[in-house]
Amino acid sequence: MGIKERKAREKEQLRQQILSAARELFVNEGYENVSMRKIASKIEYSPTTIYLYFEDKAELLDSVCKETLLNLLNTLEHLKRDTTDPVETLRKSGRAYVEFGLKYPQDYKLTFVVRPQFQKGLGLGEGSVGEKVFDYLREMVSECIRQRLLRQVDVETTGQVMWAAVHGVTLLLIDFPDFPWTEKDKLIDTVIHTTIEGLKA
Amino acid sequence: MGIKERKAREKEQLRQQILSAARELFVNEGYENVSMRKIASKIEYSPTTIYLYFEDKAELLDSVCKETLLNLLNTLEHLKRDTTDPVETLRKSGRAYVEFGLKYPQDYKLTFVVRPQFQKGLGLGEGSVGEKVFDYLREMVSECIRQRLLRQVDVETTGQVMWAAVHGVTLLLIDFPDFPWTEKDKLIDTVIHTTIEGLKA
DNA sequence: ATGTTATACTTAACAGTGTTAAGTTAAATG
DNA sequence: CATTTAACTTAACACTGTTAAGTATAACAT
Repeated sequence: MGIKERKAREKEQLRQQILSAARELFVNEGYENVSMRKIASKIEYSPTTIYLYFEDKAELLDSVCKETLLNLLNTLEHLKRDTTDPVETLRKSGRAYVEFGLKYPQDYKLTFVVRPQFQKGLGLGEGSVGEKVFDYLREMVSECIRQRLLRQVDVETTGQVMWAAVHGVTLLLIDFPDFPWTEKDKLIDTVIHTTIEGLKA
Repeated sequence: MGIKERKAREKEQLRQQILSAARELFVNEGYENVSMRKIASKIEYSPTTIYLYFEDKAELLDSVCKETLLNLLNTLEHLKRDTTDPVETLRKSGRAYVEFGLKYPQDYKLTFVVRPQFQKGLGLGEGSVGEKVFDYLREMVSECIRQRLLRQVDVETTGQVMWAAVHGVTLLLIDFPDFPWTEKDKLIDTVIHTTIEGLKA
């Protein structure tokens, strides 16, 4: 039954081709400026072929974002954890999160801003990759609280506060590049430092 | 010379009509789902008439956002300031900022998320209303630092940290309504409280 | 080897988009 | 009363996402 497998492999290959063409275009030209025809022509297929692999443009966006979240999760999980100081690990994670957002600003916006706009639905639903990212954050925070290095507030709230801080600074830096920000690294560090100090107090 | 004035008044009236029709549609159906034809039909003019009043769809969005920023600024400036405790005033301002965002979530997103996407340009440029909002924040922060109620970090950075926090929590709550957030008011208060405590430490 | 079926893809079309150029109508001006 | 000017509309262009119908080729059963 090698033929069916080859066919499946070829299908998957084209799916990936579509996906990476879409990502490249979305990132470089913005989701709304990319047409199905543009994606199609990039991979040298007819526009309707895409619909054999993806329900519609929104699902295409969805798949691109899922990849981005996987990348983010992967980045975070490969951080060298400071086993003796979970607060330091938390700090590093926050830093890595923001850096990820700034390294791929368009992907970040696509995932955390554009997608919710078009996919009224979840994106962070149960079992989703998005949820796993927050699971990671929860773990970091949890360890800090367990070791009594942070205020004894519930883990959920603490994690959410942390997330709000990094998400906020990331988006501000991406969306208003012309604003007279404090030197970028200093701002990021101060945001994270301030939040962690606040969570200790 | 009453005729010219009447004409000018009428023109301004139609401009406002277009603007409020656009706002209503943008807010209810999302910027990208609103066509010039839809706006036009709502005010019972031909689509091209809009172009006599606004350069293009983006400028229409721009004008809507400017109004939103004016509303936000107005809300903030009408807060009763606690003259004896500037930190309390800062806290209240943060709270009011988030509440504004959640009261008009679509307007907030339009202004702070959608607009930067379509108007690559500034939006927070010199003399803009957006800048005035940050000026307000700077003032609040400045007074706290002056009275040595916050850490002696430079005013700019401190303000930006505060902004990142409120912006972050506002957007998260708007964009991921299905996420199992901590009770909303508690989360908002904790974000603001944490940030301010962190800025003291 | 031949006829049939399923797969993968394309063509053509629909109803809609933002925007522009040209045309119309009515009011203000000389 | 003629002419200019302002406000608005009609018609069109080149595009959009998406669907229905059609085609060609590869896989399968006989």
